[in-house]
Amino acid sequence: MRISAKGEYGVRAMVILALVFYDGPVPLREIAERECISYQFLEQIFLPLRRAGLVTSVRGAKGGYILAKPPNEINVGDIIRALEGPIAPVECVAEGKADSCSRGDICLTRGVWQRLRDSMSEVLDDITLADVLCMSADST
Amino acid sequence: MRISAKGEYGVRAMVILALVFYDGPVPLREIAERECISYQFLEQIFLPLRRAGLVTSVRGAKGGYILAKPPNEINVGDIIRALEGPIAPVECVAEGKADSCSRGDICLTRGVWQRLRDSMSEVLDDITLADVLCMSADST
DNA sequence: ACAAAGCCGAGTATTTTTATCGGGATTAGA
DNA sequence: TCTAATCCCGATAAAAATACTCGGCTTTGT
Repeated sequence: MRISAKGEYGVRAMVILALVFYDGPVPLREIAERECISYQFLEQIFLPLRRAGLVTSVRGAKGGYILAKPPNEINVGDIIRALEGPIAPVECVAEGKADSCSRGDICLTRGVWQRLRDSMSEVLDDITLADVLCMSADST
Repeated sequence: MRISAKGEYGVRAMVILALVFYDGPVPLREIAERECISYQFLEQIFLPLRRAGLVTSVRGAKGGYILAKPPNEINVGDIIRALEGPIAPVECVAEGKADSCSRGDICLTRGVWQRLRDSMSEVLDDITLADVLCMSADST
């Protein structure tokens, strides 16, 4: 029941980008160093983030990445979905998937996974990057 | 963000045991056949379930497994924990673990994972095997 | 021109998952 | 008492997913 390192690193990196949102693009090397994440792995993580429209890249010297939208318009669910695909505890209840389970209506456990999925989505979609910054400010 | 086949099979098998709770022990072969799960894999799944006190085994001919408690006293969270360990989207917020994250208080994302974990636990702990039977009875 | 940065397909190493195997221990019933 | 059914369990194997690494290309500020 874990998210992958990809997802975890992605969220951490995005939080950093939220933190410095008004300072212009930040190069990945900087984030990698700050968060102790392999630079090359982080590169791989930012490809899907960009393709999902969550970050904008600036190429060339003085380039880097910047959030494509303000921190309060990007939620953690967006990030997780971009990196790990649809949220689903089991495949047959994946978000956006037609009810195509071969076990169909005889499946007794489907409801459980649907409730779990909905609950997970709800939490993750409710927390924006701005919220994350606030949350940690609160607890300090 | 998936549970493993082990967890999924385990829940399915336990639902079957709930269904036939008053018929005495059921051999694993029967469950395996009915749910299209490898018998030997199912054996592996039932070891931890027994050790967690969720099922009772009856050895020898005419033996099998039976729920150790009535269906309304076993919830899905118990089963998942027995099979997959503590519920936690990332390791550092695992249930029952001291706050030992090396990143400690500088970790901005911890709160997110805690909220997700709590939400997942709450849902899973709230659904008993009896509920699962009812849920599917409802939707028929 | 050159260095700093992103872009990206391919490859590899490690870990986890999903089983499978083979034999032993227990017990109901013939 | 014999046998077949059944659980018990450590070891191993195969497959899949994960977590990176590599190498080279493209873009751009100075």
